[in-house]
Amino acid sequence: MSRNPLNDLAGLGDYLREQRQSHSLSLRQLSELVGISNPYLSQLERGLKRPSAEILQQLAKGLEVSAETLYVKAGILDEHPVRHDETPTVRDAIAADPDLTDRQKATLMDVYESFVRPDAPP
Amino acid sequence: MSRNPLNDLAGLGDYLREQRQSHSLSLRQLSELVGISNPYLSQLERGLKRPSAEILQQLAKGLEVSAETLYVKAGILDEHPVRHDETPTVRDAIAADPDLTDRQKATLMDVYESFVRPDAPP
DNA sequence: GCACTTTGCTAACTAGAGCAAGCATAATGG
DNA sequence: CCATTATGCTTGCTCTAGTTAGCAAAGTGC
Repeated sequence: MSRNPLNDLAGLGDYLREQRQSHSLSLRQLSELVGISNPYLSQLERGLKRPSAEILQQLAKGLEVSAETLYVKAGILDEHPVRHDETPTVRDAIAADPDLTDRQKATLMDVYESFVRPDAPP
Repeated sequence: MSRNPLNDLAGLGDYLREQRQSHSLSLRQLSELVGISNPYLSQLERGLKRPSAEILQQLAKGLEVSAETLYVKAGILDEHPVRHDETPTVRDAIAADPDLTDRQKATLMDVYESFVRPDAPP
């Protein structure tokens, strides 16, 4: 499902090892700090395994780097540093609004859709 | 962190289904759009499975929401006060939407106001 | 020399993500 | 009527993320 798993994994692994060593931590120290097993961390650093989002999050904390950095290194997030140019969509705002019931959200969304996609069925 | 996976999963699932339906997509349509199987998407929406980072990323793209939103819903990322810049209010989002005419904006805003302030005069 | 620790790594296993195939229901239309 | 299609869901399966137990090599100190 991933485009180039090996490339991304190698890049992430190298970065992880680099960061760990520059913090003067052993595999076991970091693994315990992060809450994963040391063999698994070893495998991550050598690009043999693909960490989940949770693990990446923990690693980011342990290494004091931003989670986004690791996501990019892992090839999960694209390079876009800040992405909100994507459109601060009306859809998002409606969905996120705590003052609306689900039905109201759906209704409002329908109205919006009918405006944006005039070719849609009525 | 993920002490209560079921809660988080349920929240993510509800959000996913809500978003999919407000886009008028069937399970199969979205699953194909996103590149996953439809039974799996069904299971995600019912909170039975925990999607990987890659899948979350694909879902975010398909549903046109930010990946961060899904990470938060999945309980992977914390609310992230750091770059929480601004809460995209519905009013702001409507006003900023380039696909809406001024009349449409006004109409949509009226509907929204009527929902939020039900005591307001008609 | 020998015990002890610390290093990274391998091996074997378990749990669960994600899949293909197929099912039941409701809607459309011939 | 029945045939077809689209809907969401269930059933089994494969594969891999992540584990525990243990290994060999490279320090330390007695």
